[in-house]
Amino acid sequence: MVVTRFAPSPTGYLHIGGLRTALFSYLWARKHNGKFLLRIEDTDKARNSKQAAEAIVNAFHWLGLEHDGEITYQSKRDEIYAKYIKQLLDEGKAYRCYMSKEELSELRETQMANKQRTKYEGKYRDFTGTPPEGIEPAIRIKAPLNGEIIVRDGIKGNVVFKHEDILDDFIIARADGSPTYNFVVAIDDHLMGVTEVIRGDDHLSNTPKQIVIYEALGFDIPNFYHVPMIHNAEGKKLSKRDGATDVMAYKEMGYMPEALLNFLVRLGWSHGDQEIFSLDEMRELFDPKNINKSASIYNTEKLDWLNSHYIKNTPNNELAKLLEQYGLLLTSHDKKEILLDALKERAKTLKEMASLVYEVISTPTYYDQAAAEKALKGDALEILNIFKAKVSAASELHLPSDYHHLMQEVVDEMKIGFGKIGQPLRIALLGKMSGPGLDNVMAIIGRDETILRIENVILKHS
RNA sequence: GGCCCCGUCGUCUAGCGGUAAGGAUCCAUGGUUUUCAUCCAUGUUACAGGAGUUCAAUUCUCCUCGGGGUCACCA
Repeated sequence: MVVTRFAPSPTGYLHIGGLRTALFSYLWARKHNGKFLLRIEDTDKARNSKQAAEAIVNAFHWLGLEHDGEITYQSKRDEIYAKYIKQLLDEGKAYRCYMSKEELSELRETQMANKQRTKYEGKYRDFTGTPPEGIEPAIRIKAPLNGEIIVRDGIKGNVVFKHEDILDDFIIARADGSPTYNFVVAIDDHLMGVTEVIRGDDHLSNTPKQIVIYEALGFDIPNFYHVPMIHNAEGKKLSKRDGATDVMAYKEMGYMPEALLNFLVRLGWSHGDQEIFSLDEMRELFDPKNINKSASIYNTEKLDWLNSHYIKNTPNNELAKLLEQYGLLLTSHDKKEILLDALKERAKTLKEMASLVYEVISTPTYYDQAAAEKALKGDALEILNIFKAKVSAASELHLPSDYHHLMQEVVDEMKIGFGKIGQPLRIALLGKMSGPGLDNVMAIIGRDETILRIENVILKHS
């Protein structure tokens, strides 16, 4: 059984980079009918883990990703970690170190000054004497002194670390007894039955340490996949400073979950030339072996394109529901279909679409000065008057084609081009020169509102 | 600085010894549209550099350069 996990430290919300590794983990588990677990790494007690977990689950829910089983909180697993620390101590695989923080940082500084690598020299590794008074010891793992550790990574290949280069007897439990990151990760991944560790490649250099723990405890080593970072435009690791990294901010900005997931799955991963992936297709086709080795730069141009693609392909009743978050209650609007059909081709985001809807359904209060002057020149007002009369007199006015026929009649009778009526009418109806087809607009707002808007512009400009 | 990872159009990527280096996005131009957008068509732009190996390197090896990550009693 394939078991993956997403193990964020609680920073308060789910960000884009985290979401992508979560997505990869989720897809790989689902593809194999395995499990996708969620673990909150909240060993830092100062932070509020409750909120963070909620934010993450909310975001997952919005996106349609569901984790399996209960959420694991590291903060609630102290006894478990304590048990393994005791075991390692008893087996002589770990030991108490009485060096104080001050001593340690002093050592580090001298090493840095001498351009040596910073390293704990194992002062208490084989200590048997009487421990110094008044110092609570930290617990260190007895790491192997020489040889090498090979991280067999599904993306990077085999990465070799020499013990002498990177390893020392690192601390697995602090003086206050609380366990440290690299220790608990190894314990939890093992205990949770995680078989595939998919995470950011900033963790690659942690992996040998975790392997040391695995080996000390006799655990099976999982498969690792270290996915490259997402960088900002400056080429640096994406961080909170880089604007919209909160996943839920994308909901407010009017992005659809399908678009965001599609965008993220294609960032660093590909399947030939395919660009559009439904969640089902992702589940079927995703394979971490096709993840790129290099970091990718976060650039939302493609997200916009995907978003407009998904907006165009979303049924109107669903769009109407999605637009409710912008205060638009369209579900029972009688011209909903015409309205949404006319606007879904023109919006990059739902938010933008909402404002386009408002532009159509609201009587204009502002007229683009330059455009109005140009469009209302000559006999434009007279043409509008004639058209208005036809609208008032028409017996049956419902569909865009009904209005189109009236426009056509004016054009034919007055022997003018379509633009002669189109331009002034556009100003009257929308107050500016751009926008959806006029026949659609009139069908949506109806006869009375059409007449009102024409009268308004005539009043204002005669 | 030590260690590790990475390097194909601006961006996301395909490529897996022999290709006119493909797609997408962006941008530009043209067509469609009474306008704008959509849509369609066309176009500009890339193998970081240098040595090898080979009949043949974007592809394999090494070096250089460039970028990134990581080195805590943080996670």
